[in-house]
Amino acid sequence: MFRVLSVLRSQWRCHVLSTTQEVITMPKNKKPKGGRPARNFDPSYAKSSSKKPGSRSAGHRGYRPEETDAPAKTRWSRDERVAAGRSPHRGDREGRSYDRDDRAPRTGGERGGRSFDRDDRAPRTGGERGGRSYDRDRNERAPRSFDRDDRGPRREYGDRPARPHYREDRPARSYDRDDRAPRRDRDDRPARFNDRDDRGPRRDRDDRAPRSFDRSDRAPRRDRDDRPARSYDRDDRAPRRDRDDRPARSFNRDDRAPRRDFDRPGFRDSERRPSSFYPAKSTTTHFTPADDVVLERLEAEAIQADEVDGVSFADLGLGNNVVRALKDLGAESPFPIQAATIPVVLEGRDVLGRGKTGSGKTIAFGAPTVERLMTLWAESGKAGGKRQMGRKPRALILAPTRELALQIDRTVQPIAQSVGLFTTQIYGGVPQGRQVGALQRGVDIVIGTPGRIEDLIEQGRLDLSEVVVTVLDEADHMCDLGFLEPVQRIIRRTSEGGQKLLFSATLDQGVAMLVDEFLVDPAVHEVAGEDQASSTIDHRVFVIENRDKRDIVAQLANRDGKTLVFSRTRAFAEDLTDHLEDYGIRAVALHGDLNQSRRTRNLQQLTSGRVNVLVATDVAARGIHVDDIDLVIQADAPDEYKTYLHRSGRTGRAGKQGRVVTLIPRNRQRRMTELLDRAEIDIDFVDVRLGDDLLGQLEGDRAAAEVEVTEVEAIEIAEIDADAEADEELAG
DNA sequence: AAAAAAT
Repeated sequence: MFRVLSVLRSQWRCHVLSTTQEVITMPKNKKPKGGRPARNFDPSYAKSSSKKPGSRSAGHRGYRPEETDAPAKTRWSRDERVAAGRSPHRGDREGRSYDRDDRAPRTGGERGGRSFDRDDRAPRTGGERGGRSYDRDRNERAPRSFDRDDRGPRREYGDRPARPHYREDRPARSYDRDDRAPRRDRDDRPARFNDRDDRGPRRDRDDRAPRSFDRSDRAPRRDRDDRPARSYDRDDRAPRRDRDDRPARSFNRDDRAPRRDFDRPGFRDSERRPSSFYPAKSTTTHFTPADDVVLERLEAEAIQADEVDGVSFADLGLGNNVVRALKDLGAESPFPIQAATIPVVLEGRDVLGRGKTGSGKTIAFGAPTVERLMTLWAESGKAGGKRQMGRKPRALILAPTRELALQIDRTVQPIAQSVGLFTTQIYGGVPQGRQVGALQRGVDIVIGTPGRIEDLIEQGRLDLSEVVVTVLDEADHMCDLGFLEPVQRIIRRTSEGGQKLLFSATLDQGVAMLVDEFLVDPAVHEVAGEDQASSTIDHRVFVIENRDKRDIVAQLANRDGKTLVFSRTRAFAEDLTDHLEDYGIRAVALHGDLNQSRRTRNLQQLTSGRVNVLVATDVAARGIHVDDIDLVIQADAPDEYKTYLHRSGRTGRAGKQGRVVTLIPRNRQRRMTELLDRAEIDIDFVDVRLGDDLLGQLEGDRAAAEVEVTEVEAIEIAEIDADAEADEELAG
């Protein structure tokens, strides 16, 4: 191959140096390889220690006697499973019974603290909800629904019942310490009885008169009517006791009494006395803009785009079946990143791959993974062919979001199928039954998100011990806080020495933790010359008044062509969606507060073109591919340059044109400049007011119009363009 | 702040 070794001085610009063996230089993790993982992070510890919850010593608060007659674990019937798994919406499940007699009998009679033992629980009865007790709060609350058709009519403010005046019948509270009744001595009190058996029998609930919600039905309130009407006249009030004794408050800063320590010049935080009253301040690192530095570049072997001219997938070492499957997927010949990584993966080496958004990374790891499994199979002498019950997965692909996992499966599944391998998706938010069923039937490639995968591992339903190829898509993101540890735990469950592939458009030293623990002499590959100058994306930044934001988004999104709007929070995504709908713009939302079916459906509505606008949180920032998104609006600017690149990368995919508009308030200009610097995007900001001709600001609207035009229209457009060009020449 | 688990 004609690869040129280069050191990346920048993410996108490659400086060609020499042709020595590539090296990866990363800080060495002190932890010895294969060493026992930290106790807190290893779920196996929890299992291995005490199996039974609760204390074994009688008299202890959590005492729980050994239960020999615990009922056998009852599996949910199919209907129950469906009812529970369909969605968190209450409407979907059977009504909860509040009838106490309806409940399953308690085992053992004595309560001994909550049981976490799965086999220990009472069987579920008809109408009862089977959730764990700590689900209470969540489930008793009316489920939050973002289903737009689902919502009740908006209540007008005037409709609200008046707020009761709670405080009125109480005597004024005194804060005077001497005023209080003397404290009864603790020893005067009879000992408190916590023994449940000692109590009188509980009155049966049914003895009680049914609760009435009829307001006229209620016993009269005691002292309401005795009270004089409340006066809101300020002069009318009794004088406040000690307020007036105080000297008037001064807001003059120099007037203040000196604060004890804190005002002293040179006072340092470390001098503060430790207080046991307040819980310790969280020591977890919070994100600050200063953290968003461009991490040290990974040295990488860069493939030149023109090197792949005339190279076919077969040339790279893929078998006929796989090549045919790729062709069916529309991949006729390899993209540069594919040409770079496929042969190396087939060699069995660990690989770090960086290819810009929309450059075909899924096939870059998916196709060789499938081929590699077949090779290893052949080498081990085990024939493939028939699906064997309980065949353990040999490849694992991890993604940060469910939608991305689904999307990867849509690409990898047909490739796998072409050689008789099976894939399955393992992700949360959906009933696990089908996923478990697939695993039981035998699966070769597992594609999913960390949470459910770990869950199934702990349940003993997923065994990764034979996984010899592990892929991390969006690998740098998988190393972010909150993702890294589950990911590490999962990889530790895979076969030791298995091949590891890490891919991302923004692959940087952030993956050092994983590389250090799991990868051996990885090959690092990227595509040369993938800088923003060569990009097909046009970037704009509009400086706006924050209060105009929603209207400006609406104005921008009010067009033909698919638009993806990013919001920082789920709530604002909903808010924006509402606002767009008010404008008559069909829009749907995508964020983590929606149930999975809604998420899938809403994304599908954009893909199919049923709606033109999707308002999403960063759940849609990475990896999601929707054809022909030609405008990305960042209603909230991102904090990280990598987020900027990934969000932008939802448009301008596979060589198509795209545009990104970022809205920022005036006071964010400096931060935005720094962010764009790191992303190596060089653009000027435009001041924009509501009502301006925004689309006029977006010159070059033609790219958007080229989607789905008939031949006749295309000719017309070409003529118009020719005219415009002629005009320009005349003008210039 | 968001994402990722709740049979």
